[in-house]
Amino acid sequence: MSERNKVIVIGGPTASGKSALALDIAWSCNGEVVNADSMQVYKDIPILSACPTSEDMAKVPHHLYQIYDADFNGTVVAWLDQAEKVIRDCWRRNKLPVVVGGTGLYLEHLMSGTTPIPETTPETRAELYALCKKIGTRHIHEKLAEIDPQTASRIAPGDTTRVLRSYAIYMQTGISPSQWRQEPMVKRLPEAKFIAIKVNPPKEELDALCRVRFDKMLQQGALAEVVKLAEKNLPDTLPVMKALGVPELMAFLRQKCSLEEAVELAKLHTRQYCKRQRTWFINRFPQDFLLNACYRDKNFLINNVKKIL
RNA sequence: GCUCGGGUAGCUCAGUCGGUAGAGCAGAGGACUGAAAAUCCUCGUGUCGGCGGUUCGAUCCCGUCCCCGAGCA
Repeated sequence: MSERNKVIVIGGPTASGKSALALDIAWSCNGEVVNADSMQVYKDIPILSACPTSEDMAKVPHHLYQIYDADFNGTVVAWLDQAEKVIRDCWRRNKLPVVVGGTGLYLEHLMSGTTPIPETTPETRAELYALCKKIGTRHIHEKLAEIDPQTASRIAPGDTTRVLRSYAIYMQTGISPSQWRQEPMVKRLPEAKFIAIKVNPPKEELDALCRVRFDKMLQQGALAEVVKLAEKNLPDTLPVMKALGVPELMAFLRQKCSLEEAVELAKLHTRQYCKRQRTWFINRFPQDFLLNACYRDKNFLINNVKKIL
């Protein structure tokens, strides 16, 4: 425990009990919890994003929860900047950082590093988005194929997010993405020893939990959260506006559908999201420990994880 | 009871000037390098409501029956 380079990383789909596991590990191992969830970073939607309760947060220090306003456009790099600081600070104070979250991309960047590509400016992006709106993603993909056939062949022509990102890199730097990727990855914490815990419950169990979970959120005041958010009149392109349950409940507030319909849709989208996460974590997340069920009791922790800490 | 619409994939519907049919959604799996709770890819045989008739051939035309909706009584 005296080594100041360990990081526990917990990955798994929504509703799998990751947060509880993180809390229990931090509690019993002199640790602190660090959020790696792209939605729990926002202040405005603690209920809908399933942030830990204030009671849980009081038991052990929790970092990077509810740190951004709704109009902030979070990115992996913005998160990495914060995560690096928090983890180093934990080490300095001899605390074990326990990073937990459902955003696989964030965890992957933390552990494997990031290609050192300069940030694209808002101007570049705005210009590109305008062009995309005019000529369509597929035409941008064609332009990408001209300057970087290798990258273009790996990206589906309709994949707006990746096509635009790739082309923006070229617009900004004059260098193709595939050339950039030849640069070695830069790790924020090169000295870190990551211990990865994968929580992977069966699909049927998760599907049922997704339904129950959203009902609980409503009881806790999810709708009021969205009402407040609606008052801010933010563009629906912002990440918070796309959080599960926000567009659905927003549609209800705008009288586009009944509450029942909104709730059913939100539950459906949660299940679909959960499936995407499972695919990610099963296929690309490392596992020093695997829990093939929802985290419920501390035996898993005591019998496995604590032994190596 | 009469008139008019409809009955086609789990759901909503398109279509076939007659050659046994296809979209969206759902479902299943997958991808994922700075928007990731995002974005995207692959997978489609169903007595085309039942029964008859016309036809080389009917889901499509005709008859009849059943079911749903609207209107008139």
